[in-house]
Amino acid sequence: MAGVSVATVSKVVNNRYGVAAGTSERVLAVVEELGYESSLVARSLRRTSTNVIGVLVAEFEPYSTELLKGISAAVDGTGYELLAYAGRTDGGAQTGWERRSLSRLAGTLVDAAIVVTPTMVLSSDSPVPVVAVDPHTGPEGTPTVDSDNTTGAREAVEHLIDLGHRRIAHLGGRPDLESARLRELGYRQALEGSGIAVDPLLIKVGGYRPDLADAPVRTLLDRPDRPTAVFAANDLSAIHVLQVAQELGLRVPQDLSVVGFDNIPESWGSAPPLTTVAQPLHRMGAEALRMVLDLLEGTARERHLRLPTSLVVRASTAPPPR
Amino acid sequence: MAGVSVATVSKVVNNRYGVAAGTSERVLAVVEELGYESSLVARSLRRTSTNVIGVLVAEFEPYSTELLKGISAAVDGTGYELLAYAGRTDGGAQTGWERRSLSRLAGTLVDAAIVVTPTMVLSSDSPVPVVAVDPHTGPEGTPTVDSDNTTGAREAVEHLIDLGHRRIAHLGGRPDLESARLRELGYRQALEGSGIAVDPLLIKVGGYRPDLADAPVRTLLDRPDRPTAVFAANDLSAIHVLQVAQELGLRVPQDLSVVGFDNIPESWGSAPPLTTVAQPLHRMGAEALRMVLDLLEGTARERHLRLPTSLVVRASTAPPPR
DNA sequence: GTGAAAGCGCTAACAG
DNA sequence: CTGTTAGCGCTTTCAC
Repeated sequence: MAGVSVATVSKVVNNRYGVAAGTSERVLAVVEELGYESSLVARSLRRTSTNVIGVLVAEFEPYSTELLKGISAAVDGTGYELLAYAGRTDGGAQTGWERRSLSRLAGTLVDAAIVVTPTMVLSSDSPVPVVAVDPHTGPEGTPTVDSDNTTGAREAVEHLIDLGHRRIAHLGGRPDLESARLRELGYRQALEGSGIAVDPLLIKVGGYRPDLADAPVRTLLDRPDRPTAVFAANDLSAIHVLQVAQELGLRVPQDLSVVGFDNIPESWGSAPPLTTVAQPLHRMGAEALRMVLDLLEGTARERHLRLPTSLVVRASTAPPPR
Repeated sequence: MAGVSVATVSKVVNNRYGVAAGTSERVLAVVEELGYESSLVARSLRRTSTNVIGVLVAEFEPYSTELLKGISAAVDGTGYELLAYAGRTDGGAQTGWERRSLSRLAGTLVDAAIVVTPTMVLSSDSPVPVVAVDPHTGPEGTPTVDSDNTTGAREAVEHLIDLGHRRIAHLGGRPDLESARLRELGYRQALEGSGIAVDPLLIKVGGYRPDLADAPVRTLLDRPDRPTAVFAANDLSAIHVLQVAQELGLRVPQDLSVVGFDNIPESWGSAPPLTTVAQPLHRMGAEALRMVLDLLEGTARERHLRLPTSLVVRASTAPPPR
C-alpha cells in the first residue's frame, strides 16, 4: 500500500538505518492508517529478543496474582512487557507443567521467565534466564526467591503456644514444595522447643488448596479430642478451616484458633480476620523481576534471595477453651 | 535422533493418521527423553488455532487480577490455556494499548481475547472473537460484560444520604471509561432524587488510581467546608482517601465517611474496612470466558451481559459529625 | 507410511 | 536507498 517491499516496512518499523526520509514518512503514514502492529509471534520467531518477560504459573490464584502485582509494578519503566501464562493442568499431570510451559515459550516468545512454585527441579539448560519463586527445592541450580518459611512457621506456632495451646494441628501444604516442608519443620521446631510432643495424627496434608484440604480438615475437627488450634500452611486452606469450623458449630477463636501463612488480601477480611504469617509477596515479585533482568544483562549478583516474614496477629487466635 | 523427518515427528506429536505404530513409539520415546515440547510460537504461526485464550490488561492490579481469578477458574476443564498480556504503557500513550496488544497477539498467538477496561472502541474487524470487560463505551459492537454501575453508585450514595450526609463528594474514575461515567451518573441521580444540589466543586477526577487521586483528594479534604462523605469511583482510590484522611488527622467514619466500588479483597481489611459496592468480579471473569468460548464455537447468545451489584456496608460509613 | 517442499509473518544479509 | 532472498520451527499438502 505504501508501494514498498515488506523488507523496507520492517526497516522503517524497527528504525533501521538506510531508509529515505520520504519513504519512511509514507510508510509510517500507512502504518498509522491501517493500525498495523507487527505480529509478536512472527517477530519472535525471527529475532533473538522480544522484550517480553514470561511469568509461568499453574493457575491464577491469590498467591500468584499477588506476585504478579509486584512484578507488574516493578516492570514499569523497564521497557519490558509481561506475559503471564497458565498452561493446562486439568487433563494431564499436575506436575511438570513448568517444564512444558518453559519449553513452549522460552527461546522464542519470552526473553526470560519467572516460574511460580515449580513442582520439580528446573533443568539448568533452559535457553533463557529463569528465576523460580517458592521453588520445589532449595537454592541449588536455578536462582530463586523465597521467604523465611521456617522462621515464619515457628513464630506462628510459638504464638499459639504462648496463648496456651498444646494440641496444635498442622494442615500441611504441597509435599512437592520446599516451602511446605520448611513450614512443617518450623511447626515441629516450635513444638519441640516448648517440650510438646509432636502428634503425627495432628499433621495432615492440605495441599495449599481448599478443595484438597476439605477432607483432612474435617477429619481433624470431627474428633472428640480435636486440637484447640490449627496452623495451616497457607491462607487459602486456613480460610477453609474457618469455614469448616463454622459449619461444625465451632467458634473461632473461642473454640478453635487458626493461623495461616502468606497474608493474601483475602485473609484481611475473612470471618474472623485471619492471624497469619506475612510474606512480602509484592516485594518478592519485584525482586524476582530484578533478578531476572540482572541475569539478562549479565549483572546478576545473588543467586538466591530469602526475604523475612512477619507474624500478623488478627482475630482468629485466642487462648484455648477452658 | 529418532531417525525420522521433522514432518513425521509433527504427525506423531499431533496424533495424525498414517504413521506406523513402531515409528510412533520410537518418536514418542525420544520426545520423552528430550523433554521436547513444540514451540508455541512456531506452531501458532503455522496453525490457525492455538487453544490459547488471551487476556489483555493494561497492568496487573487488583481489579484485573480478580477477573483473572474468575477466568482462570472457569477455563479449567475446557482444554484452553490462558495467556495474560500486559503491553507497555509507560513510555508510550496511556490510551490505545488494547488495539496494539490485540493486533500483536490476535490471529496468531491467541484464538480469542478478553480485553479488560479498553480505553477505546475496539475495531470490529479483529481477526478473532473479542469480549470486553468494563468497556470504554456502551454495548455496541464488541460483546461486553459489565455490572450495573449506575444502580450500584446510586445505592452507595443513597446509603450516605440515609445516614444524614448532605455534602457528599465524588472522586471520579477514568473519564475514558463508561463505568466512570455511569458511576457519576448514579451519584447525581441519588443526590437529585433527594433534592440535594450537585456541587461541581465536590466532583473530582481520581482516575481509578491512588497516584492520580492524591492531589484531588487533598484539595477535597483540605478545605474548611470539606465534605462529610466521599464516594470514590473504585476501591483503590477509596483506600487512598482513607490514607489521606488519616494523614490529615480526620477519623473515618466519625469525621468522614468513605464508600468505594468494586469490593476487591484489599477493601475487606482496610483500616477501617471499606463500605463498598460489590461487583461480582470472579463471575464477570467467568462469564467473559464463557462468552468468548461461545463466540469461538458459534453458539453465542447475548451480546452484552450486565451483572447486578450489591452494597456492602462495613465500617467506613457513619452519620456525619455533629 | 514416510519425507520433501511450501509457507505462516517477519527480519537480516546481501545484491543491486 | 531499496528489494530479493533465506530462514526462524512448525504443520500440511503431495509425491513417492
